[in-house]
Amino acid sequence: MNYWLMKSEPDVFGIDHLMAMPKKTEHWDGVRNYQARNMMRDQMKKGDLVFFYHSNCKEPGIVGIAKVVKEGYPDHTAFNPEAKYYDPKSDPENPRWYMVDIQHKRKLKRTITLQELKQHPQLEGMALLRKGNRLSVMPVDKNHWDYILGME
DNA sequence: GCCAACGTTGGC
DNA sequence: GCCAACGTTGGC
Repeated sequence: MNYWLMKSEPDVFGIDHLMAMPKKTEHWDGVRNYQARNMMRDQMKKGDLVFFYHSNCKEPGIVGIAKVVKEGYPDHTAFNPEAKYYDPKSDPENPRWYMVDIQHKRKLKRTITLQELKQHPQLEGMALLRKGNRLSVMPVDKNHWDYILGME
């Protein structure tokens, strides 16, 4: 069992959007970064848990927990010329981009903000806190995961 | 294969 | 809205 963190902009698709989906489940389309793709395609397993993180907003931070309910499969939005993240270099014969499905599990009692996370030496080395990190999907160490839940 | 130019992310 | 830090692109 692995642990992850996924970023999303609350104005575009926040945790409340996920909760409102049928079965509280959504496919995580639109990721166009190779590192993030590799993790979704190769490493994320059914049942893995995910911190849902709000980025690019007033109060960036972890807001909830989701779980992986479908493992990596081609991101079909890349095939659609109408779609925002259309990529002509990806086609169904040889898909370039992958996604997973995640299901809402629960909201945290409060937002654990980025600012707060930075203040805990126990979380040093966490991918999220590394300077200039722009990955939208990243692994979380189990000890970090547990520690963060202890902050709730 | 190098690297400058450009585009994007995301905190502030 | 600014800008640092990346990732990608494309000329050479």
